[in-house]
Amino acid sequence: MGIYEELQARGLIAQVTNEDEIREMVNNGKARFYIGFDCTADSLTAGHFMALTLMKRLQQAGNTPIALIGGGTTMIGDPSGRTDMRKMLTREDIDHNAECFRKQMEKFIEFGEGKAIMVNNADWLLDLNYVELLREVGACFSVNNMLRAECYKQRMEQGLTFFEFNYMIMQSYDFYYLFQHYDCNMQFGGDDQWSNMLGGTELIRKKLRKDAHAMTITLLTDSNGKKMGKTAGNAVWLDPNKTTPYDFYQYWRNVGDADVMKCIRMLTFLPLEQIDEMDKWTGSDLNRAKEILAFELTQMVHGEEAARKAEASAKALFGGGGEAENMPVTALTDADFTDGAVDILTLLVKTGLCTSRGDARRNVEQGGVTAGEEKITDIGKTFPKDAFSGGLVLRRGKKNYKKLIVE
RNA sequence: GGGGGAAUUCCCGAGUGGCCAAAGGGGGCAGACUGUAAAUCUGUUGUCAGUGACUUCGGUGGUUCGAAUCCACCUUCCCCCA
Repeated sequence: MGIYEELQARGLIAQVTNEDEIREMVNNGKARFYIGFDCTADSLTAGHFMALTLMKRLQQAGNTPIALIGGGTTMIGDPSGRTDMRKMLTREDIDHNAECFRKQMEKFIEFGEGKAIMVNNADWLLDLNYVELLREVGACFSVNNMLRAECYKQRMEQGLTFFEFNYMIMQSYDFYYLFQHYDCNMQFGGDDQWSNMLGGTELIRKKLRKDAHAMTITLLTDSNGKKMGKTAGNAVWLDPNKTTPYDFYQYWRNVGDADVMKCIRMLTFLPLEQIDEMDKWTGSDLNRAKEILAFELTQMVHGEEAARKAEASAKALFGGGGEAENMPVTALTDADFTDGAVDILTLLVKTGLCTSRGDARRNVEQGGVTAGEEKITDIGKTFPKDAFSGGLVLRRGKKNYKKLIVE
């Protein structure tokens, strides 16, 4: 079984420009492919992670990955599939984000001589001359076709600026550039990038009369068709300071039954035979699969030790027993005590378990707060200082907790 | 360039002078049920406070005892015509 077949079996391939040729190249290590990452934030997300694993899989199969950091394209911002314009980022922010991306990627992909290549499109996009560009590549694009692209559909209703409209041209130019300067013959990306990617292959065909290929990765969606890798509108970050390893673990531990095996297939490196075996699991046995998924991914992103800690914490909290020593801790100081005691609302806010005193009050009133083994129902409840001597575990709901200690 | 319309709380979207912290839906949070799942049901969802106070309806001023609601100007967006 070649790598192409494996990707297929994992459900990773969404669309390809020419299946036979791509299969042939990829299976024989002849692909030099790029994936672009626009640096819109200071950390990669779970969504990017899937692209990184794809890079790794193909690299292991002997192909050469080119990670393109979008220092230039981020200056514009991809309007694909969006209902509004992205916030314009400053050059400084973009450079900072690009640097963060670089560091995170290096942890996961091997770069260097004979290995993966990293480039930044700021290096060639930012110095383009407008009129020259228009003459060189602008003439190759049909506005009629561009407007028909699926990715702009929503924007046809909300309004699309000319500024963003150019994004497709920038991305196409990237491929054209990499094709010429890095012998890059293929582009991969999320399925929402399909139009932009075709723009590149078209440009290469028109300008150079050569074939280049594109392949998109299935977007990771849950059984309701929603994009995964987000919680309440927030991304699941790879940066441990933005999404703790525990939260990262919990995100995957909590995926729906219908989605576990799909995630395992698409995101982990477990052998297919093992996954096929797990496919037979049903009902509550799937919890085991969720643990495996969460552990595998946390291990890949944060390392084995962090994964073990996250797992242990989760077991301590949910399974009963186990050690709670890895819990996130909030330290109290004398300033937090008045007359030798603190009240429950203050604690909830102080630990960040609740966003405001009103929020804390509601949670207590609704029976969602537990301190130690005791369920708190009185919003006026106070704790003397010695209540924290051994560390007191404060919980809001089932899944949020903090250990409190006194310094 | 001309004409018309819109801007509301996390999102969508009601609300055209006091009864509006603002209907309804979505989402979020908590509870029940469970398997740390899904579905379902219940409660809750501006801030601070024990029947109250404060801040909020694109921005700035104004009218009024009183404005999300009226007026002026500004900003942004959409639509039609060119």
